[in-house]
Amino acid sequence: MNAQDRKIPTHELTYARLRDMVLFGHLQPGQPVTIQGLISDLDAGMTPVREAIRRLIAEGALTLLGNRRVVVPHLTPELLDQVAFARLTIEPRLAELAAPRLNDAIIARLDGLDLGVDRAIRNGDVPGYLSGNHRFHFTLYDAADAGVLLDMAQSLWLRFGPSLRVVCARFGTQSLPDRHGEALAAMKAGDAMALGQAIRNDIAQGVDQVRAALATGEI
Amino acid sequence: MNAQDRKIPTHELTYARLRDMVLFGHLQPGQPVTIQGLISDLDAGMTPVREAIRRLIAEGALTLLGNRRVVVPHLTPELLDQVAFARLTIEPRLAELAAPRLNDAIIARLDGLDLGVDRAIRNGDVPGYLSGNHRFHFTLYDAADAGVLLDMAQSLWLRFGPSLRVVCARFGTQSLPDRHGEALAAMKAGDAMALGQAIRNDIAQGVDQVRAALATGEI
DNA sequence: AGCCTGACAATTTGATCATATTATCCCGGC
DNA sequence: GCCGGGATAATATGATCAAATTGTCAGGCT
Repeated sequence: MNAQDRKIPTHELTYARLRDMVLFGHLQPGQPVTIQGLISDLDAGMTPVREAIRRLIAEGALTLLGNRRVVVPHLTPELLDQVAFARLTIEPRLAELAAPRLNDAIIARLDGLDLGVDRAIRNGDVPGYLSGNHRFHFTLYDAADAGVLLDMAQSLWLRFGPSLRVVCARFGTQSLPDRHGEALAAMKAGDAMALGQAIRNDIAQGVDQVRAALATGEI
Repeated sequence: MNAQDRKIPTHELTYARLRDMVLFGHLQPGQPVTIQGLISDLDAGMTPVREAIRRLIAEGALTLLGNRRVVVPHLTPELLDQVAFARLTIEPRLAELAAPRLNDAIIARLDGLDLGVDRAIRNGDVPGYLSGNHRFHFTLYDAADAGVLLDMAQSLWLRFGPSLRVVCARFGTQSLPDRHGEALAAMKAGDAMALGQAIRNDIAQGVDQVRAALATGEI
């Protein structure tokens, strides 16, 4: 309650916490999000909560129903197709832009993150997998220094996250995408195109998992 | 102050007005946006204004500086490249998705909008061109019924709008993109691929205008 | 008699505002 | 050129009002 709380405003903190709740599946698709509930859960005031909700609505993480109720949206097959198309366009491009800017320190960090993801997969640690996987991708994307594309990627992950979580919870972590090995090899070789392709494969695999679950009505 | 004002909440209205101000260049890049200023300009309360600003920040239309100042962002060449890449991916796809869903009524409406755009270009009517052009594109994109991609397109236009306005104001409307004729022909022929290509050409032309202006330091 | 339907009341939740608090900026003085 | 005080604007809270959902009850139908 001193140095850091003075610098980071409450609404940023509230936003970050609520965003992570959506991203890592602490809120399930279809679940209503009430202002009053968040006020007590996150114990923040009304204004910060309202602003966090508005931001997340704008980013597609939450949906405002006609009745001014807010829910975590369900991913339909049509929406999934759109998210998949956009992710397959934006994220490989981010990886390609990042490639020439990578240095040993960043690659080492990515190596470490990948180890954590592997461990989480082996142990069936769903939250660990989700956060590790997210950090791996966005540590890479951050290096691209491409704000517009980064924002778009964040928004797409917010739409994708809750459903991926449901898939994880139902089918375990065994069959989850982990093409990070390919990606790391491409980084170390300095091969931007191969890196882009590895990311494309990783995304396609994750999308296929969710699509399969959607098709069988599991979500 | 009666039927409609009861249905549409103030913060939605405030958001819509502020968004249009950004989109159609009533606010110039670099211009600061203050809460207090908007409270008197749009004469709304504080909460609606705050929420509108947060939404637009999340959409990339406004930028929050570290000092909690809000400004309309400048478009750098790097950002323009990212916007161009994303627009050239997302919008042709929207057009292709819309193509099979178009009917005579929609095409007629687009025809009418295109006439308005042509008239605005001839008359050097910059606001008319900007709003007509926007309505032409988004009337088409709306038909795709693809919420995710539509949101992304909106966000990209918000990043692009202010700079396009500056270009218009400096170089007039004569050299502005209008490949709508091509697009309309493709619609009437039911040729989705040709429609996508027409949109791609239109976007590329607009981007080139802005890129040229940026390169000469005009913005 | 039991059950469904419709309306009404009560509670919950969202929207808006007025106000207090806090951080930032600007200007004058050292 | 640096430092402090006042003005300004943003942040955050709580109160108040409006809307919506939920639960309840009465009346009519089977």
